[in-house]
Amino acid sequence: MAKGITSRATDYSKWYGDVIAQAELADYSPVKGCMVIRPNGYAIWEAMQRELDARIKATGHENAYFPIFIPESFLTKEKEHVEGFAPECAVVTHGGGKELEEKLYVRPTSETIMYAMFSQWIQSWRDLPLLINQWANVVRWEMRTRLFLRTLEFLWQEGHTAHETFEEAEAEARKMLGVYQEFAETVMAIPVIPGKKTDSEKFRGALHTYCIEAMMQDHRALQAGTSHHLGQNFSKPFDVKFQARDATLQHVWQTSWGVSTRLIGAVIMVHSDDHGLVLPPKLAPQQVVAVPIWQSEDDKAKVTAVVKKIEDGLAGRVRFKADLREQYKPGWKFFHWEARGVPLRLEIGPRDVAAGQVVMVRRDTGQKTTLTVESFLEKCESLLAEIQQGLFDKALAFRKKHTHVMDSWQDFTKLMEGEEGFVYAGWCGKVTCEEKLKNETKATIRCIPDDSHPEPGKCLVCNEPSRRRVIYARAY
RNA sequence: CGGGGCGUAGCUCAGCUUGGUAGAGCGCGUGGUUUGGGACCACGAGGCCGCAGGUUCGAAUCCUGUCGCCCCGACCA
Repeated sequence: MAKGITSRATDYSKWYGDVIAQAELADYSPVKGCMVIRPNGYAIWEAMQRELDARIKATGHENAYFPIFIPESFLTKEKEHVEGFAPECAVVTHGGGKELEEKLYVRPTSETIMYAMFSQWIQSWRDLPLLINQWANVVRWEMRTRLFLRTLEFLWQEGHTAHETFEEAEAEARKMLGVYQEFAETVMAIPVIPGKKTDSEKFRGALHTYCIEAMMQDHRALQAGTSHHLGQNFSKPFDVKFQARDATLQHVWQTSWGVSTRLIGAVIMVHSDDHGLVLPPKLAPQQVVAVPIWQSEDDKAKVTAVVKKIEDGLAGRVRFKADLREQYKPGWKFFHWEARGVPLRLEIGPRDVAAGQVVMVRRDTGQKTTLTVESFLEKCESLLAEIQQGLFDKALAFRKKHTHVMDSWQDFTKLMEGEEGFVYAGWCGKVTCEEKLKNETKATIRCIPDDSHPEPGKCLVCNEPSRRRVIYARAY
């Protein structure tokens, strides 16, 4: 068994930390609550950025960069927003050895500083829509942190747009949620449920919030992305106005949306196993690793020649690495690359060279296949695609298996005290029911799912009439 | 901020009860033999025992304080 990795069944939380440590994705930092993203982890983030950035640009958005410091007066302009964020902000009081006249908040998100600029940039309806995205770090002073899932500082992408009408902003918020869903499912191989947050779970300052929710292997929910329709809640205090087609002066309708390095945590918790990290090929820094095996110098020359041939054959198509280090034995390398989640491993020894073959091992299934070098070179990309799809299918089947349709409070509490899972059940719409639910079961309404057809029933908590089922679960 | 645990070599930990000046395994360096699922031998480097006081002839060990970290809860992407 894998050294240094606690099994999921023994201690899920310890397993999560062990996988990160063994794969060298991140380290705890000297600063409490912060993390260091190591090269292996950062390479995953870069792959995500590459894929998502292309999608953001393809939908007409442009990248820009705004300051990390926000004047205190900006943050306090939107009442609900400041109530939501002020308690968890880091504040700079001194600079250049002097106390500042106005405190500077380290951005917890950039709505305020961006919209102060938007108000200067927008004059006419011809300036709309304004479609901006930024890749940045943000800081939120969380009480309890976990690597990738919740740290004081994290990396993310935040899109901010301004539109002429409610309908346009609504369409934008919806569109970007769709982009997130497609990204999560095709790149990260994580099936997600798109839906809408209840008022108590929405972003402070938004009209309403859309989200995608994913199920982890401990059956808990993780919010994988959010998209907010901000209405005119920010354009009014920040005076973001434009002269409309009918010559009247109006406030813009806005959206904001983001995903963060938290998604790396999701990838780990959805796909990995007791041997360590399992990465979807599209995110893997190395998609194929070759481990050569030899005894004699003569073997060594022949084996390395085949490795070179494969390297050349894959160049420009597949991210390939040959592990030619001589201080480690093949067995050690097998475990090493397994813990790092490399999708495909090739074992190439004298026997294989003689037969013109390689031994190929899939990280996701452990399946070993012997095939000719030519055939491997030909099939490599389709195999990676197959693994990508296989991971998604597996995660989807897992989610379905642990998703239940329920009507009884007793059944629900029993499930939450045991194996947990996603539950489709009715909700009357009252906040008091959400609070009672949270206090008694630690579960929350994750979202009002898009796929939930109106279905008259009764509220899981109070038994009063409900018009549709929502998703209940415990969440990260 | 509550509850629980832990700070001794890069990592995992032993030593502490009953004070006598620091150990193991892994890892690391050098040389050699090895190489199809975590190789072996030899030699070697590496620690003011989290920090600060106190008790004592003498403290990793006893006492007081303090700081930090991890896990579980309340808040959150």
